[in-house]
Amino acid sequence: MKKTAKSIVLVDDDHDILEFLTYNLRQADYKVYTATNGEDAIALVNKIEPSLVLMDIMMPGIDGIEALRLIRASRINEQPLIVLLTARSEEYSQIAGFDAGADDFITKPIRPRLLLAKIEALLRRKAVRNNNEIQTEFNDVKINREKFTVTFNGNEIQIPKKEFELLELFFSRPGKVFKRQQILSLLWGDDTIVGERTVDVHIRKLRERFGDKMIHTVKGVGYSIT
Amino acid sequence: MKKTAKSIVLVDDDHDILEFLTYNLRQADYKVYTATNGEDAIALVNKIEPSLVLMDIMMPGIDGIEALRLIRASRINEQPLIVLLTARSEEYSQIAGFDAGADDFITKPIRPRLLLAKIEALLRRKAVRNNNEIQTEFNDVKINREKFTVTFNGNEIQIPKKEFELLELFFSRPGKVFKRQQILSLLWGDDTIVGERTVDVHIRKLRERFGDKMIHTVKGVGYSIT
DNA sequence: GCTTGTTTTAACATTACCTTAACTTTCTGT
DNA sequence: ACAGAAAGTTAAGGTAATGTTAAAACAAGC
Repeated sequence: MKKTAKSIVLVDDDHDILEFLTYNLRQADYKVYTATNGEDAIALVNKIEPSLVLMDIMMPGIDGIEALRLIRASRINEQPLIVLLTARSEEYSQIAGFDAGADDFITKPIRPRLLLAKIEALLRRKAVRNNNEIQTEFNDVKINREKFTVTFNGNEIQIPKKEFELLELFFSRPGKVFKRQQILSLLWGDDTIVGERTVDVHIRKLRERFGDKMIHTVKGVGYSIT
Repeated sequence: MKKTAKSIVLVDDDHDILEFLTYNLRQADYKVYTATNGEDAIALVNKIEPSLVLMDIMMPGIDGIEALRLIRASRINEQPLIVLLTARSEEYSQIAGFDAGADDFITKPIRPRLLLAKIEALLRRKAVRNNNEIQTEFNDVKINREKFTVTFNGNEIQIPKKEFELLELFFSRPGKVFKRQQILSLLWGDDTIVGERTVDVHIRKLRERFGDKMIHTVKGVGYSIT
């Protein structure tokens, strides 16, 4: 059975690269649209509303990072994934790119297999995360995804990975009650075999850190933050 | 949360003023080094490579303007900002100062708040102007991109390329946790096949040089500087 | 080709984290 | 109020991730 083809907008001022990528992506069953400069790219993205934008950083006129900012600013819903193409030497433009909201990078020269693998991984992750634009602040607690830290009462602290992920999950839908099985499935994956009560222990740790009142128990069901 | 401390070299032959300024600047979280004459100032600037030099114009021996010229002449890369202190009456010397390459002036008597405001504005402008928002200084460690050297506790040393790049990457976003895979992708490129644990070894080397506390491990995720 | 310095790999040691399991407390339905 | 179930709590042990070291592979300069 055939899956719905995802659309990709491709932006590069180099026609050879455009052609090369278009060919490879079409082979992989994506619908490909192309632009050769930042201005056209923005217009095209707004028209097509693609799942993903693959864009060169170096372009005449509006460059990739600027275009990225404009796309992020203009479209409020359904942000496309944006992957930037950089030359190997431009390492530090990647930093700027991350700041501007790029989802990933591919360095030239481009390996088609790697490119496709990255794209598929990104699309899959996006499907999982879907609508949950994850909140970063709740009550007195604020999480910083980049630094992997949590600020509580003005102190910035490090917490173990599982605790962080659990907190992140709760933050993503404040008030929602997560069943233990759901939590395990989301954070541990469906294939791992871990006892449900493990969740309780992590909950305990979080309550130890941030007080008992933040995480609420719904007996017979699961946990939520309130 | 801790900001990166910028260094300031302070030059004045009046000990009261030195003390007064040192106190105020330290309050504002700058690292302050002092000299009481032009000769020492030049040596100190070359050793510390500060972000900013705050220097009196009127000094015995080499005066402020002469010292300024010598600093500008000696240091080819990474010119520090230079702010001159003048008595209100010496307005004419400001002309000479600008000619010699001063970035700003502060007239005595000094208002600490005004001084700090000016300094911060200058540093910010400098960061923007250089277009490299990339930090060069963190804790006691400072990197010199042109010379490929690192200054630590006042000693300028050479470190291997990979270590330097790694440090540079961390400096570019203090606090951010870089995953091993990200680091490999950024510094080695997507096409090279190098084991993730290679990163650990380079981290080890850096910690050996600069102490264990600078680079922080986030288990299951990656490394950051703090 | 040798020498020197750097990078990578690989092996072993250490540690922080995760999980389990056992015991205690609280809740819920009867 | 009671029994049973669910959740709280704690501590110990296992495990995967990282620390650490040394040596092999590699590169640069002489």
